[in-house]
Amino acid sequence: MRVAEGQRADLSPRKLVDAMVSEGVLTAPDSPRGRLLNAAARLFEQKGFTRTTVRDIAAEVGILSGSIFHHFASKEDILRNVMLEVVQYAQARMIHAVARAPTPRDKLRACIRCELEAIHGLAVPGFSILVIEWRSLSAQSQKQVLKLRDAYEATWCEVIDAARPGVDPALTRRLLVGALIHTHSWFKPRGKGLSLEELAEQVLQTFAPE
Amino acid sequence: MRVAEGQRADLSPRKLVDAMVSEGVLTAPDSPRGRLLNAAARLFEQKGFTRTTVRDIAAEVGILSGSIFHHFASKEDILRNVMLEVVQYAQARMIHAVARAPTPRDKLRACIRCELEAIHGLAVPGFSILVIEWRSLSAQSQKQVLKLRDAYEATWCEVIDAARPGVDPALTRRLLVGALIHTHSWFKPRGKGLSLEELAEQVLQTFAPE
DNA sequence: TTGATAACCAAGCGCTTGCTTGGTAGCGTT
DNA sequence: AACGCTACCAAGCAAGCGCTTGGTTATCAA
Repeated sequence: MRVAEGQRADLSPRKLVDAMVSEGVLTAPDSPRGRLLNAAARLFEQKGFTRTTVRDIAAEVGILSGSIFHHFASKEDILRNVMLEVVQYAQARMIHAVARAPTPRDKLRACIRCELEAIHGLAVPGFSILVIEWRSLSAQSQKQVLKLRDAYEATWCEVIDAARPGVDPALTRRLLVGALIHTHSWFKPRGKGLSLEELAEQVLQTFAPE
Repeated sequence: MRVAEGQRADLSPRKLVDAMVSEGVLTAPDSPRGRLLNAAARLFEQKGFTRTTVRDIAAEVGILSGSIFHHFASKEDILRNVMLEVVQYAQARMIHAVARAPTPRDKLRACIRCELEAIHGLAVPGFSILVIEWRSLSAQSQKQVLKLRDAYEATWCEVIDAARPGVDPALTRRLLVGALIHTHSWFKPRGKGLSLEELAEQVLQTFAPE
C-alpha cells in the first residue's frame, strides 16, 4: 500500500485511475458497471439520491431500468459502491498532492484545493455525495464506508496538526469540511468571480492565518 | 417593524412567539395548522423531505393523511411554510440577541450561539431544513423564501463587518454558515463532551481570532 | 332553529417506485 | 458444434406515494 502510493507519486489523473483499477479498488470507467457508477454519481450529485430513479440512471447509459440489477443488488448498493470508490480515489489524490507540497502550510493548502476540486466536480465526480447523502445509506453500509472515511479524515488531521500545532485538529477539520462542502451551494468555479485557487487561499487564511 | 423589534427586546421565547403570532408572521403552535407545521419540521429535519410522507406527518398529529390538504395545498406547500416561519423566527431571535450584546465581538458570539441553538433544535425546530432541503423547494418557492433569507444574512454580515473590519463579510459568513450547519451531523449538545457554549467559543476563535 | 364554517374521516384513484422474472443475442473457449 | 458466460430486453408486479372526493361532526353566530 505504502509502496503503491509512493510509486504513484508522479502519475497523471488518468494513470492514477488506471493504477487503482488494476489494484481492484476502482471499477474501470469504460466497463458497463463503471459507466453505471459514473452516471449514478452525476445524478445523485445533481438531484439527490431519492429524487434519482433507477430509470434515470439506466437511461443515462442507454439500457432499461431492470438491467441495472444485473450489476447491482439494489439502488442503495449503487450508492454504497459510489461512496466506496469516491472516498478511496479522493484519498489517493490527496496523498498524492500532499507528497508533492514542500512545507506543512503548502500541504494544508494542497488539501484544501484538492477537496474543493473534488466538491466542485473537477476531479472526483460524486464527492459531495459522501456528505450530503450520508443519511440515504443503511446503517451497515454507513459502517463500511466510515472505515475508509476515517482513513481519509486521519490524513487531513495529520496535515492540519503539522500546519497548526496547538489547535485541535479534529475540531478544525470538522469546521473546515463544513465550510468547504457548503461552497457547493454558492461557489461556481467557472464564474467570473473568485477562482478556485483564490477561494482556497481565502479558506487557508481563515483557518490558518499567518 | 423597528418599533416592534425594540418592544420585544426583553421578551422571553414564549412571549416572542406569541407576539409574532399576533403580528400574523407565525402560526399559533396550538392550532391544527401550527401542530402540522411543527410535526412536519421535526420530521423533515429527522428524515429529510422526500423520505417523510404526508401519512407520517398526519400520524404525528393524529389525523388521516387526506385531512392535511384541508390546511395545505400540497406537500411542498408545507415545506415552504415551514421555511418561511423558521427564517423569520430565527431572525427575530437573532436581532433580539444582538441587541442585548454590548460589544461587536459579543454580538458576533451571540449570533454564533443563536444559530448553533437553532441548528441543534434547542430554539428553532426545523432551522437546518433551510439549508439542507433547499433543493426540495420549487424555483418560485425558493425565490419567496430567499427574500427573507437575504434579510437574515444581511443582519449576519453587519455583525461580522463590525466585529472584523477589513475581511469580506459575505465570504466569511458563507464559510461560517457551512461550518455551523455541518455541526448538525457530528455535534451532540447533550453529550458529555464539548458544550454548545464551548463550541461557540471555539468557532468564534477560529473565525475571529483575537 | 337555522345556516355557515372549520376540521376531519373513509375510501380510493392514478401514478411512480424499486425490483423480479423469463428469455435471448453475442462472444470466447473447448 | 456445444457450452457457458456476460449483458441485456420485454413485461409487469406489489407497494407506496401525493392527492381527491363526498360526506360527517362540532362549533358558533344570527
